[in-house]
Amino acid sequence: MPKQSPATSKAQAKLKAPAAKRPASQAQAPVFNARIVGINYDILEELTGYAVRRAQLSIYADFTASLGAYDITPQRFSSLVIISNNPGISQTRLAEVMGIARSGVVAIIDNFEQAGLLERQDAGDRRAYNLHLTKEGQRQLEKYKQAVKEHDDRVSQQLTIKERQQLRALLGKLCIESK
Amino acid sequence: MPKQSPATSKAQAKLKAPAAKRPASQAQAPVFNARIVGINYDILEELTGYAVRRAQLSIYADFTASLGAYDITPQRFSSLVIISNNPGISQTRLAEVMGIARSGVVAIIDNFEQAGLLERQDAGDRRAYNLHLTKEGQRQLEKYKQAVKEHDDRVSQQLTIKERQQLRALLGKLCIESK
DNA sequence: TATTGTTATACTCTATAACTATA
DNA sequence: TATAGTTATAGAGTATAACAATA
Repeated sequence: MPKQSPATSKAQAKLKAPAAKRPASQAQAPVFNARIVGINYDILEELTGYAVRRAQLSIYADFTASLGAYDITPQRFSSLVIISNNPGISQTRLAEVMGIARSGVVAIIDNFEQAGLLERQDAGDRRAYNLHLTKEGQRQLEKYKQAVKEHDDRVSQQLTIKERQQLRALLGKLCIESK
Repeated sequence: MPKQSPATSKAQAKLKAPAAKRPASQAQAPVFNARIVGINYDILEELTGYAVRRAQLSIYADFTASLGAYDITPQRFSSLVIISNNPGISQTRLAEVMGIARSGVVAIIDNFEQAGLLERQDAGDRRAYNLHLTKEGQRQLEKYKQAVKEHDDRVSQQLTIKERQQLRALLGKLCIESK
């Protein structure tokens, strides 16, 4: 096995707590107002990257506010969806899909495993694991999905269905080299 | 003065180094491939938030790769642009505009001040500072702007000018409550 | 009392590198 | 030698809370 057995130290690894909502005592905090009146944004107004970043921060804020009840983040949610729909995927492959380092997925998987949402199953290769959601994991994921859909709909509510598709299509064309 | 004079300990505060480019020895790293063949993304394909997040990560990666020569980040760049176009702005106001905590701007400003790019000038209110770019700061900013424009153009190269405007418009409509 | 800038502290995310057990 | 998972470590980012100076 990959250095230590799944049933032992792995799942017992230190894992960060859910990170509960903190009350903003003095409100010196993270509300990324879309655009502040009286401020000149100059070139920022014309940059695709700036627009994307602003949107991303706003969406992220809404996500955490909406899903605060669950111990989930966009990153963790994506992991579950990927594993659910690509059962048996390895950690290295998952890291590749998620665009993060292999070391990063360890904590994510540890956390889910300890919560009973997934299992590291034997792969043919004894160095690797096949990741699978448990029944409980699948059940939880369905709940998350529902909540995420609601969040995403709320966030996109000013756009028609057509516009949302259009937006995704445009975003999908970014960062593509013409060569 | 706000607890300590600008000329003394403030600018001398610890500031993080430029964070030079690191060679990916084993390439277990951060290349967020737009979409990986053979992977089922399920619901993620339909989420506005996911599309925005992917785009943001790709753009960020291109930004750091493109601007690696300069000691700048999207965050720092935005700060300079805002200060340049809103001279005399206070740190608290800047924090508000940037959507981060006041404590966060201190390090940013310290860094710029030590680099000679900006000055904390006296405000009428002796608790506050008026932020101004120095001549050198203005000069540097122009260079950054040029590089950022090129980066943003490259990132958006698959979109027509019209589509870019369209994209920004759509992004700007996100996260708006209809009430 | 309230506000500005500051500091101290802590937590999250994620990277690199080295290590282990396999292959 | 190369690969999968793991660990140790470190750095960036950013938050909260408390504090000094000032309003």
